[in-house]
Amino acid sequence: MEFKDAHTDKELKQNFKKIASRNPDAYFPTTELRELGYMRKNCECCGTYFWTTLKNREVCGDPTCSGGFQVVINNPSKVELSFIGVWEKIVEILEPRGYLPIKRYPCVARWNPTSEFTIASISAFQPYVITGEVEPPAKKLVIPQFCLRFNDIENVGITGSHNTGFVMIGQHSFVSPEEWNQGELFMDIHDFIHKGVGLPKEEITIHEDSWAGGGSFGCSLEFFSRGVELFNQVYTMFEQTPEGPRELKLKVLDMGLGQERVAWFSQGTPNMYEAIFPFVLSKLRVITKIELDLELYNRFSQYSAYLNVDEVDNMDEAWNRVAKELEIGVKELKQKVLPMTALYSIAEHARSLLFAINDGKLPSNVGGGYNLRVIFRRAISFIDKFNWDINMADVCTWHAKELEGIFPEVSEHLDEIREILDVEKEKFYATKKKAGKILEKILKKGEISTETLIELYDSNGISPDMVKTAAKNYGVKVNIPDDFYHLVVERHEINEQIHATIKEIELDLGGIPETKSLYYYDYTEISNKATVLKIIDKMVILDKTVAYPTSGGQLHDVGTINGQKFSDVFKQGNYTVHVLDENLTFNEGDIVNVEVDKNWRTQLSQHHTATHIVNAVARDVLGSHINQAGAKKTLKNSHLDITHYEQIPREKILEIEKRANQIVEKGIDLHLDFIPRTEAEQKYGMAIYQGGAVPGKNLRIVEIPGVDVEACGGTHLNNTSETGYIHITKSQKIQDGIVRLTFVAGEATNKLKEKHKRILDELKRILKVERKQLVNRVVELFEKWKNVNKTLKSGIINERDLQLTSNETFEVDVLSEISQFLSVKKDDVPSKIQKFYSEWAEGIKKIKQMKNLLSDDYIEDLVNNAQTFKHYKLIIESFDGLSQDDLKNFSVRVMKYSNDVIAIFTNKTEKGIMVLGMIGSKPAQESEFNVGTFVKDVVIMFNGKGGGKKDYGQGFINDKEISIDDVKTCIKGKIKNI
RNA sequence: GGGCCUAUGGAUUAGUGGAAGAUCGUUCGCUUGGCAUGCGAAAGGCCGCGGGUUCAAUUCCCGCUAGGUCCA
Repeated sequence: MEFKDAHTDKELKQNFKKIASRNPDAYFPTTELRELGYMRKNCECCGTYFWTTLKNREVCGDPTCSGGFQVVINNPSKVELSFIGVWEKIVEILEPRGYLPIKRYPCVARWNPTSEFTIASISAFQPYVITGEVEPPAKKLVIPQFCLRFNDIENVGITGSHNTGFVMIGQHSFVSPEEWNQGELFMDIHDFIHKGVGLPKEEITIHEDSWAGGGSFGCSLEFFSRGVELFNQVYTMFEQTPEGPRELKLKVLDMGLGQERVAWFSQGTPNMYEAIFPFVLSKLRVITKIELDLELYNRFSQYSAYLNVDEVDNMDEAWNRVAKELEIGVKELKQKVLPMTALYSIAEHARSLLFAINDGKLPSNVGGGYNLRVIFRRAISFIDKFNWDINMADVCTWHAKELEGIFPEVSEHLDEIREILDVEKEKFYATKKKAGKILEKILKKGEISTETLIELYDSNGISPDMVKTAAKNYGVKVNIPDDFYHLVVERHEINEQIHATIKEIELDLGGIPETKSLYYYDYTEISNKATVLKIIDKMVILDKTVAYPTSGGQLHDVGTINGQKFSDVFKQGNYTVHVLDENLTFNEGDIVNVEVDKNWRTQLSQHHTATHIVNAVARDVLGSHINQAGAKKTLKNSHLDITHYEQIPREKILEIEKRANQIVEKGIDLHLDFIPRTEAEQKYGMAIYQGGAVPGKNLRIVEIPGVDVEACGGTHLNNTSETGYIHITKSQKIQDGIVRLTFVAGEATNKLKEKHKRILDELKRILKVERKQLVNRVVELFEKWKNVNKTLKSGIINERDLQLTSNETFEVDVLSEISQFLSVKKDDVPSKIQKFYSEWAEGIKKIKQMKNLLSDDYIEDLVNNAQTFKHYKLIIESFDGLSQDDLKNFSVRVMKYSNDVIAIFTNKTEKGIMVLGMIGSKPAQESEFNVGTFVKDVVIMFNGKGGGKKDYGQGFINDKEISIDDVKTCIKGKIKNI
């Protein structure tokens, strides 16, 4: 009944906690607890029910109820376990009890559609093992799962117990209700902590709690000791349905234990970091010469929880409070403690980076990659702040060495990780430099408004703190509003509301069986007979079909049903929906004939298989960090987004293309098959999830033997030789850390090559040279085009610019070279060349025609024959057929010849009359005469438009009928009046 | 996935609806026995690409490309 109202997981959890604690015997292993001597109590402080062996204990183990951490003093643990030792111990205890120790999953959760990173040991089995869709590797298992969580970054190094990356050792069991034995599961973990780690029972406090997530829920027991939560054993037994809770067919034990915490606890070091990577810290201490003030840190660590940024409003006050407790000055405390915390942060972040990059994530400005960038930059900032000679890649290497005994795989790609971090470091300094410049510019202007602060943060990534620090140097005061980040969010909300998307319509397909797809084994199968199950408007659902619906980045097929064309096929759940062009001539229940367009299907299959080939080759050429980040296969081309940290140089692209085509030429047969998920994962590894998470118990595995294996639902060729030539047409960085390769295969390559040939033919026609001479001709044309334009300005003629002579040859990829040289798209190359060529030829014509205009003699005559007006030289002259630029260039030359000229020129063109006025520097400075207004007034008299500045004006009279003499008369008349 | 910012000689950049500027670097000349330096001059700009508005666009508007950045 209480469940009826529970809609969110949080509500479910709260409600179930009450229910379970009302009837503990039904939900908790109370028999075992009592046998062990635990008593059930109710916390005086928070009301939680808990179990303890101490008669007089009245509060639970939560740090807020029991007064903070007390790990360091009189360490209660009898056994001292190293970090790796913790895992070895749990294997030692649990393996004989039927638990299978398995390898960790990647911390980048490629198989999981709900989460980018692995955030808990149970993530390894989400979502399909939990739902029962997929067999677990074993019914009972233990796993040392490296996890990443980025919500406490600011606390790392400070509080002594926060991490961004940690190993959650999972004790898991996936069984039917009959096999479920809660007491045994409880005893297994209790024995580990009590017998294995040697923690006396009186040091253990066990809380009754509950857990809910993703619609399922259950009760849990949390183990505390000395104010530290050691682990939480969750018994997930129920799921929420519209009718209320129901027992799960598959009961799941989810016990996650922090390997770091237990190591720390068992060693009693001043903080967690000292316990988990002593080797790395010793290396860092050698470099930095930072000595660990054990005595101070011991005391500091007891209070460092006060510095949790999540719970503290005013950080300065929090530091004051800690300093007061330690009876030491704040300044001294910070001076001594901050270098240590920096050191811990550097070490901790390096470890997370090592795992994350090794498992296939790159630092970036978007998505989960951004978290990696943040921790990397945080670490680098510490290194800079203290001016330490530390290279993050080295720190990663030390971690790899320290972890060799448990995670040898993180040592495999250290060179690549070094390269990636080097690039990332350069990006950091580049951004920092840029930020410095922007700040300088803005701060020189003075005052900074809140609006500017938001702008700086949102657009340039410059935090208010950075502004404040920089502002000090300029003596500028900056006010940071308390709700700054709230304001940023608000600003986004306003912008993003406008762009809300329209929701897709869902068809009602209840009551009919899912569609059987027939395209999985042979792409050349293009027709089948099927029964019409449902018709909605022009949409048809069949019992089975060969038609491929848009999915997995592959465009749908087109074809016919009973001769009627369909031009869209999409997927809803496991139903395939055909969308026909016209009204249907068949009915539900009819047997129909489906046929898909063969060429269409072949082209898409070629692009899809080519995509797998390119992906595999790219990984080979660029390194193992390459993973697919997205892909799209259309008729025209295919693009593949791969994770890479920089633009791919041209040689590498050519090499990828070459190697891809070698695979095509080899003529390798593809293996297409369905394999149970777990088997596929074990056989081929997690890299099969290149296209992202795939649902289903069985995976459709597409294998190009010796090249590539992927879980993929698309249509594929039978042999790589059918791909045809693969040509990479473009590579672009679509965001930081992701490069898009666009390419064509098969017939699409031929089409593209024909198009390129047409373009080159046109260039050959314009420039009148052979293909291999084109590149140098274009370079020459561009140079001479510039020079001719200069001639028109300066009047200095260079005969060499008047003809094209280059004959040097350039063979490779002519069109790409030209398009890059001109920074123009390939399609636009001919029009651009045509433009340059015409302007160049036109320019030469002008030079020849206007020889007298361009000559200095002409200008000299003009100026000498000028009439005197006031004490300046007035020139009124008309021309014919000049362009606006020509006229401007000419008058500029007149002005350069003499600085006391007032020139008014008219120019008759096909469309009308142009008027231009310009005055030299002398009259411009001395007189009030504004030639811009003057020209404007003149043209307005003839219904023209124009204007300008004091020393330069131009206008146009758009009327062919008006005679140039009228305009001249008008000008002469007007000029007398000024 | 969505939002915002930026793009000007080799480098760093100013600028504006009306002849594209500065600093450094480069080349040449002068100063000096030579160098550092100092002085003077010159070369070097498809103002990222395409389209639109305008008498006039590097500038305004719309696409695109490239880089940066924030949010999910």
